[in-house]
Amino acid sequence: MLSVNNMKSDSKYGAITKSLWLNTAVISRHLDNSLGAIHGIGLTEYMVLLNLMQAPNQALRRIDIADALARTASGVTRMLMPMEKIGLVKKDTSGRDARVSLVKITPAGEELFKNASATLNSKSESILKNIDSDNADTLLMLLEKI
Amino acid sequence: MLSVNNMKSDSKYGAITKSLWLNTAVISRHLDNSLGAIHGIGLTEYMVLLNLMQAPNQALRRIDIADALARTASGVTRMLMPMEKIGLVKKDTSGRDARVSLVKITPAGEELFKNASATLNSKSESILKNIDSDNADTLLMLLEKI
DNA sequence: AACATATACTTGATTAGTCAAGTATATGTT
DNA sequence: AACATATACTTGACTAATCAAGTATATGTT
Repeated sequence: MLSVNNMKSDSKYGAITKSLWLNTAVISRHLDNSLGAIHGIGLTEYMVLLNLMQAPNQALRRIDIADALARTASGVTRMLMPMEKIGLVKKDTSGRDARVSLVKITPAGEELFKNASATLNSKSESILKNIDSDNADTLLMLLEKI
Repeated sequence: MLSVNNMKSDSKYGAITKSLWLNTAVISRHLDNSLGAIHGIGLTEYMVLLNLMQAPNQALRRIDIADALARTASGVTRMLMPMEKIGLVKKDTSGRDARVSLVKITPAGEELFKNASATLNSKSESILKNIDSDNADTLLMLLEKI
């Protein structure tokens, strides 16, 4: 009848973006549920903590977090409110630029991040059990090429 | 000081899920904006149309759409309301099971899907310009293995 | 046949995020 | 110095999706 995947306009690049989208939907949901149930944070919040940990002074501007996570500045503002309330991050006003409100990870945030990392890694392994070690290397290399 | 990525608990599988998440965030946003500006639908809505096109009778139960997209049944109910209002899909009550409300793509939906596919494919190519054709084959193969 | 359980879907309340507009500060140009 | 423009952030109004609970129908067990 009508074969969607063999149309002239179909490209393997389109197939890649669709597959990325779908796989990530499944995986994110899984990880989000696990991180939520065990540590009380979502995957996006985990990624905030990861970026803060990797930052030079364990502090970042809100705009840098937005860029790093492909979110908007206002999304970051809203996301950080509950994280600050439960003490994972705090404002660090050590700014020379008065427009900036730096975000810093707290000791509690670091602790939670370490535990959540262990969860994320072990869940990731079980989710990706069809990918063997060599394929995992290749996949990671290709993803980082994007 | 403190190297996050070389900790004992770090695994390449965790690195893969993080990279999938981040790449997909960037790519989805891009495609969502393009599809929205040009065709007035989002990426999720595009994926609904894709699944309907591929379905045996171009019709699916709501629950099947939810499974295919890794969304909840209630998410699908809410998602379909505006799509039905603008005439991309319609209810198909040809059911032997009275609990089921089948969803069918309309001719207008098919037409929009074809145009949106061309957009998605060409945008995907430009987004993935760092991945050459051979690497694209490998990447797609690995993604489909997950 | 009656009842318990499972499935398909919808709805109310809530959360996560967007965009557009606004505030405050910084920077670059005359 | 004054003014225009750019940057960092916040806020109001909205969209997309979740979860928990509810309705309706179907299926399996005695």
